[in-house]
Amino acid sequence: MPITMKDIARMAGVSVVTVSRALNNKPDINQGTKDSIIQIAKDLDYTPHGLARSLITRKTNTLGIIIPNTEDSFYAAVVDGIGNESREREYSVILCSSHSDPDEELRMLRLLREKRVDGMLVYPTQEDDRYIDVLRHSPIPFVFLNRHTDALECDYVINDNIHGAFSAVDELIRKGYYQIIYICARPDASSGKERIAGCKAAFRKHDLDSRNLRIMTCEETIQSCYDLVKGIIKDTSGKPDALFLWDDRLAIGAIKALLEENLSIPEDMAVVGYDDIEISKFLYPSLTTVRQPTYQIGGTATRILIDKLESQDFAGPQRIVLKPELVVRETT
Amino acid sequence: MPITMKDIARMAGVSVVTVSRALNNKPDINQGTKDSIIQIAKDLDYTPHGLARSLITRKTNTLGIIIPNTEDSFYAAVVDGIGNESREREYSVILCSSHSDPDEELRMLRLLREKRVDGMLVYPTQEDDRYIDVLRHSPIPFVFLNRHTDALECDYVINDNIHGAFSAVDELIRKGYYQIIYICARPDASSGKERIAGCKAAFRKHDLDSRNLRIMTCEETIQSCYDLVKGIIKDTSGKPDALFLWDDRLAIGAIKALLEENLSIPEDMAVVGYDDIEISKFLYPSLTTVRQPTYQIGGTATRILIDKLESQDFAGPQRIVLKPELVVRETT
DNA sequence: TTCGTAATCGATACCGTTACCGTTTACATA
DNA sequence: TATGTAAACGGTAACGGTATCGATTACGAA
Repeated sequence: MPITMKDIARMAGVSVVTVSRALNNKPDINQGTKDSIIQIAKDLDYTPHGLARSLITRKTNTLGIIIPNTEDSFYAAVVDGIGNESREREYSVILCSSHSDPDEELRMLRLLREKRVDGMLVYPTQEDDRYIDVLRHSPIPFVFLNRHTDALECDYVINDNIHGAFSAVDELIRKGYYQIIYICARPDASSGKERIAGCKAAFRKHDLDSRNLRIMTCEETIQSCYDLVKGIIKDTSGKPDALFLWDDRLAIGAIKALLEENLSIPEDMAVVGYDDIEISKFLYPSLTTVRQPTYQIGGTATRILIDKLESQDFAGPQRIVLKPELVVRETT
Repeated sequence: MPITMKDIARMAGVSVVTVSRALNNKPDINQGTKDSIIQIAKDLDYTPHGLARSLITRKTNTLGIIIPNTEDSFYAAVVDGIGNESREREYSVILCSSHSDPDEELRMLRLLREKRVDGMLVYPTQEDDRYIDVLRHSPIPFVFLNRHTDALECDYVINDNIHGAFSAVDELIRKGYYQIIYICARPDASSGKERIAGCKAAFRKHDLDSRNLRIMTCEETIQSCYDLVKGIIKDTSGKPDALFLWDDRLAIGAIKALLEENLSIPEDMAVVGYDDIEISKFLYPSLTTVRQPTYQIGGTATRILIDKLESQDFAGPQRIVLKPELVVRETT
């Protein structure tokens, strides 16, 4: 039985309405009674009841996040960006991991609706459109993270995968690497397709035969990339001189495989990663990589969402494309 | 204006009470009316109003997490453990990062109380006891993560820092490294003190002069550790033959510094980390490290908390100590 | 004196749900 | 026939706040 406004009201000899006015800086209240009410509330260590308040104001000051997982440091950075921005704007955050499971995503969605979050930040696992339909029919505003959708009037913040991959391969070609393998973890996802397109665009720019670009697929684990690269080294057909990896984690696996086989980097083989996670700079050799504005993706998406929530006039859908930046280090 | 039970009731020609019974599998309802009500609810795409429900049931099915930050992959693993366990038990999670700021911690605490979370998982930044006082006087059950406190009746899940550090140094000594430097990031925190104690215990066990153990301090950034190790290498006084690092991130910085100075690992210098983050296995050379059951810390703490919430009879405080495990790889 | 107005406060309804208890009906039992 | 009992449902009051509007008071102006 925690302290309620009723208790305070009784002690102060006023009505709950007056207490509410005092505690929320509302007008129509005498400064004196206000002070004493605030004092009493402090003495009793009163804590406002968020649920009761939200029920009537129809505002929870809470956002929901749905992301594929929470273990990957890439997503952790996104969440960090979201967390910081929303904290500044006085919103809380309910975190939901879908574990890359579409059904789970739908469940989380329902959950967030039940919890009456004011808005949602959604990083979809899949490209499935029925999922988008559900979102659109939901009354809760949302912003997509790294999910490109022109089909409808919805906001998103993405990074320019095409440009990112392009700048990586362009760098390789300009340094004289022509036999390039792109090791892609999600070739069927939109981000995968875009990056592959970016690779090809770089070849076109330099008038090179794009048959020199090989696309290979591996799982999103370091081990699987390590194994794949081992195989590539053993394989004598074709002689790649550069590897462009899906992300920095996989690049670490690739580097280990190369070094173990006594190949020198970047002389025998150049390596380029994607993301620029913290440790990439401190690898030996340090990793050339495409820096994704991961933190900003979370931050700006949150800003857009809250702006939308708090402004009456709805401007058209916000579609923000953040440019990744190539960071050249020792592996090229 | 979303659909409410009232709407359903009107359509079904029954009272809201009956609707509530139908939708919540309560007794005292005819199967036929129940079916039709459920059908109507489905047709209208009814979403229960969590706030209203929680207000009367006094249960939000939500937990609050307070951790120092969300960017570090170490904490991400903890959060992952919490998220998975709570999802299985049908609890949501409100994530709060304190940014290692005590005042912020207090604010988050108030926030979670306002939101009426059922319980909290707290990973305190500081050792400050006034903070613990606030927690104890709060009506909300909580479990500490990696925070040791015998002073009061509270639950916690920690890992055995003493044993972890001991096993690392013990390994070094047994392999013939006697001039060991422990680079500690948080020497004043309880975890720091415990690890230092663990180091010393290993020296005692082998009857070695603990003056051969040097404790050095650096910030919790890779860069600062890298700089520190560079300094150590240049410094000719004392000739360490092994480094034991605060965590794997710092170990990566140390390794880079060593390799750049053409020292070979582990011949010239052995290196041991702490945590066993995913990439440690894929470094070249791969890192010997103390594997912390990070994920389990989050998971078991959540289990304890929910068990406590859902059981009437309160068993005494749960205090769980998880043993870290030394993983020997190529840097020793 | 009368009236308007600003300042201050309270009564009441409501937000959407569940808890609690009472009511009705049907039917078996004494 | 009278009574007991179980099944099925509804009425009402919460839960803890805020919105809305109306009431009271004091005071200066007409």
